[in-house]
Amino acid sequence: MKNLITVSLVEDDLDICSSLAKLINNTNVFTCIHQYHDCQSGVEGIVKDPPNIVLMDIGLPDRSGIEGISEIRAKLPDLNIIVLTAHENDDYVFNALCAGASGYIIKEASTERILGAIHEVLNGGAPMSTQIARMVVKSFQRKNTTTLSPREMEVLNELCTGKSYKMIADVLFISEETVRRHLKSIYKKLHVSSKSEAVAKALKERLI
Amino acid sequence: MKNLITVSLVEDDLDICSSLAKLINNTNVFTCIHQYHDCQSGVEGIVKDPPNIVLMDIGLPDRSGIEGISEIRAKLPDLNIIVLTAHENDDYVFNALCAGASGYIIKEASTERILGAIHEVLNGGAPMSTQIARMVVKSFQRKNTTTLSPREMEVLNELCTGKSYKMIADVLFISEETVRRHLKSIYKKLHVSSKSEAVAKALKERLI
DNA sequence: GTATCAATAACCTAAACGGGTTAATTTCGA
DNA sequence: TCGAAATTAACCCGTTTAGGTTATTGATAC
Repeated sequence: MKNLITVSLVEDDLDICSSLAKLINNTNVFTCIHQYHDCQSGVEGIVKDPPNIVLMDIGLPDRSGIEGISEIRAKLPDLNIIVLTAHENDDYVFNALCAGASGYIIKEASTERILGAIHEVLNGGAPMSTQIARMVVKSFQRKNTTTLSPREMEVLNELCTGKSYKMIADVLFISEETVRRHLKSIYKKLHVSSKSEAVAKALKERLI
Repeated sequence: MKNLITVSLVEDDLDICSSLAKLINNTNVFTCIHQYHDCQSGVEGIVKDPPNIVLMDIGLPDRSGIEGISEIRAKLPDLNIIVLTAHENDDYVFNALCAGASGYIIKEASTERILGAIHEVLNGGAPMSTQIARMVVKSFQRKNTTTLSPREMEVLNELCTGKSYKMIADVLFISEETVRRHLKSIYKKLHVSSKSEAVAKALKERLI
């Protein structure tokens, strides 16, 4: 008995599920240890008996596979989850990656591609089309449509580390009053009215 | 004269630069309109006369190409920039993508791959290895090592929209005092001591 | 079945913050 | 060279926040 890489499936279509299991068990490196047919039992089962790799449908009947991914990753942060999807370039795929998936596989893909994707994930890769990759990359590039002055940007930067007026004044070598002055201007430009709101906006829209 | 797609190069190695220019000009869809050999003149020239695509070395002599990318994107947010790099899986590549690049090309790649990558970017893709893709994906997945209670998570979520105690109390149908109570607990668990600090930590470490 | 924790609520006090107003100096572009 | 914008600084006043203390209820765990 070899030391096989264990795989669990979460897929409500029984035909697809069993053919995937067969495909996996026909290799001499992978073994399918569990098949779940809904999200709830999948999450519970995987947390109880974690495999090395999970293949998970995101179009499940009871609840979104996205939530399932979040839950599993909360308990098992290092488990590699690969999303099964019917259509490429789905917004679901993007959200699944945000939730913690390591890549995705089109259900209609060839057996070589499916096994290849699993290998890729195990080797630290993230199989995805360049379109999805572009969405992912774009999502953390700053948009930069605001017109904050350089000094205001510095103040905002310090603000986003959670500093008080006094602490910001100290690191920028200006008076607390001047910090307050800049903050007023920043609030006006960002259309906010408190420190936490400014921090939230700056970090969410990647202004800093 | 056809309506060619214009390309500008920023590359300090004159040999590489001219052979790339030849490669580009030998196609019947691209034309190389400018060649710059350092970052500073590249940034200035590109902003003055923007091409459709920029190929940019990130190992430039005068200053980091990463900064150059940031500057160009600040002025021309929609310009597609492709990074030229000597070695794959470089941390530089990752940072370049964060700064606004749309993909990258290994200098030693075949001519087909180079032209293919340009086409890919023009078609909305982001050419990159799955290893880099994994780095990118990981960078926005939450780590979630904290132990906030469900209710505390809800409060933190509202906090991250910039709400005051009173506003949070209203949307969660609890008293302001209870919001305050949860915040105290959250501060202790996150090791922070103000709203903006909590928001910064929550957003930066993707707790929400 | 009791102990621990989550969620709810209240009060007090000092510190921090937000909005309004005014003003000097510098710097940069038209 | 003149004006606009940026940076610096100060004061007042009312509101919001942070930290400390105490307490009840329900659920979960051991």
